[in-house]
Amino acid sequence: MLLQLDFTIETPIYRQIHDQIVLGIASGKLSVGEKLPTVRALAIETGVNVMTVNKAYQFLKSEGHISTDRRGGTVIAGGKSVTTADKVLGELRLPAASAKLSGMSSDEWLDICIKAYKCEEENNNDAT
Amino acid sequence: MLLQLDFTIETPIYRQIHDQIVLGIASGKLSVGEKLPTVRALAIETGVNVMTVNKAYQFLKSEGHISTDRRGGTVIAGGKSVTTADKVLGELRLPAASAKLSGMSSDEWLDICIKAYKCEEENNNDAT
Amino acid sequence: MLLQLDFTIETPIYRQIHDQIVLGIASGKLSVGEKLPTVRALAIETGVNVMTVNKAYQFLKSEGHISTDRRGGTVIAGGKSVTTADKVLGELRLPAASAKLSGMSSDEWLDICIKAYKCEEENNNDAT
Amino acid sequence: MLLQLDFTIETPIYRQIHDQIVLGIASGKLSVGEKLPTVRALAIETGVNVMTVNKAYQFLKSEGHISTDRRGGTVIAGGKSVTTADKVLGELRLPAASAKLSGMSSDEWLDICIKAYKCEEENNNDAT
DNA sequence: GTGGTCTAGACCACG
DNA sequence: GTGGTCTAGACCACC
Repeated sequence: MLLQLDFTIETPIYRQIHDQIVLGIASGKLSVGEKLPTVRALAIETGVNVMTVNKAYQFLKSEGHISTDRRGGTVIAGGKSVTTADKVLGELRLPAASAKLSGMSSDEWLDICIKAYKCEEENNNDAT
Repeated sequence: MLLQLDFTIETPIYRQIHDQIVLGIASGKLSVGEKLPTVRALAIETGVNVMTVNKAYQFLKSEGHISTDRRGGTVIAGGKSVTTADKVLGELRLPAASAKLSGMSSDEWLDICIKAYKCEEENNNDAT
Repeated sequence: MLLQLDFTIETPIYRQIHDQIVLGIASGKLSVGEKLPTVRALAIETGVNVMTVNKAYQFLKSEGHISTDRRGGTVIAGGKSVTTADKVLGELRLPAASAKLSGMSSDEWLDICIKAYKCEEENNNDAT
Repeated sequence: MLLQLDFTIETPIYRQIHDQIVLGIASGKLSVGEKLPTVRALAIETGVNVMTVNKAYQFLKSEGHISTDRRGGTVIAGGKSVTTADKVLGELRLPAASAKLSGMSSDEWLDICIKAYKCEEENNNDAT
């Protein structure tokens, strides 16, 4: 599990770390119970500040994606995170509108949607 | 077309204005050629700074969603905006992961996707 | 609303700020809609770092006690925060045990409990 | 008397051990003169570091809850521990404020308080 | 001016 | 060694 951070885009680094770990869990690249690097280790590995990594971890923790064992490590937590259908729908409305306005048909749209879901299953070889 | 702005969430106001206008176009609530309020008018109406509205308009213009008529008005442009399948896929990956991690099945996910696309067609009576 | 921070005790500063604001709201010293000082202002006023105040504010925000208006200020939010009877009971068990082991009677215990609740109503003149 | 430790919460492990023993004494599950396991034994049993258990025992000893017999064992001490009404009140203020802000009435609050005190008397069948 | 983000470096509680 | 906390100073997005 190697993180790919882009320091030039506007997405905050802690957000990028967070997102990639969430994607990693969803795709199975990170399995439940697996140990994550320590904040310091990941900070050195990625070349960012400890507090930045810490912020990402705190974020993930508050969502229930990871949990920190007081005896030392941080691991992927198994518990389902909380997201409602309504919240997801809200996140999808703008992409759907963009797709539509760019001339995408309903089928093309659904095709991408299927890919996005499946994509988190086995083949993540072509995407970050 | 009334904008509903929330000043407490993390989404920037100019982004909210932009998004709602895009959604308005996609849903047909705003039709091609329709005149938008002036920057100043919309600023007063929504209670935000003129610069904020201006930024949203600039954004929409750069995407080709609206165009400024030399004689003064700003109208909805008809041209197709530019969005690639890859870009849409990128925007969908995180929502897809969230949905999956919250225990949503493939079918439930697609159901929401269909809704998101259809939702921008006729019945916007329950949404902003 | 003046904060009294103690830099010698083990309770983190951001926690002290958080707690005193919560107590302030409960006691009515801070009313709904009232404007809080900016992070910078409070940082200067109390002599701590901006990020420390920021952390306390983030904490309060996540609990729904305050909300930040993107146009500038941070205000006391009216919405009820979420705490269950079970959670409160959990927090009370240890104090109750301590009270009991120090020889306090049931009546004395309840007397203190009543005081603790009432105390957040009008007369905060003798407590921090 | 089995300890239930949670390594993922923010409460330090030594604190959890301490608290549960205090609760055990208050509830009568641990009676005066009863022998506690040795530091080493409890460390193995719970899977934590010896130093951690030791710290909890030192803490309990300093409060007068337990005492070490010269011949080797550690037993529950009978003497009253020291806690003032003011100290208890201080510990109750934040929980009281939380309860209040979550919409709890004075009666509901007192109900929980009574439960917390009574709970440490006979029926600990449902609590740790 | 406001909050959000990041850095480099430090100290401490915990285990 | 691990994470939690704090600092001083900085840059940036937003309004």
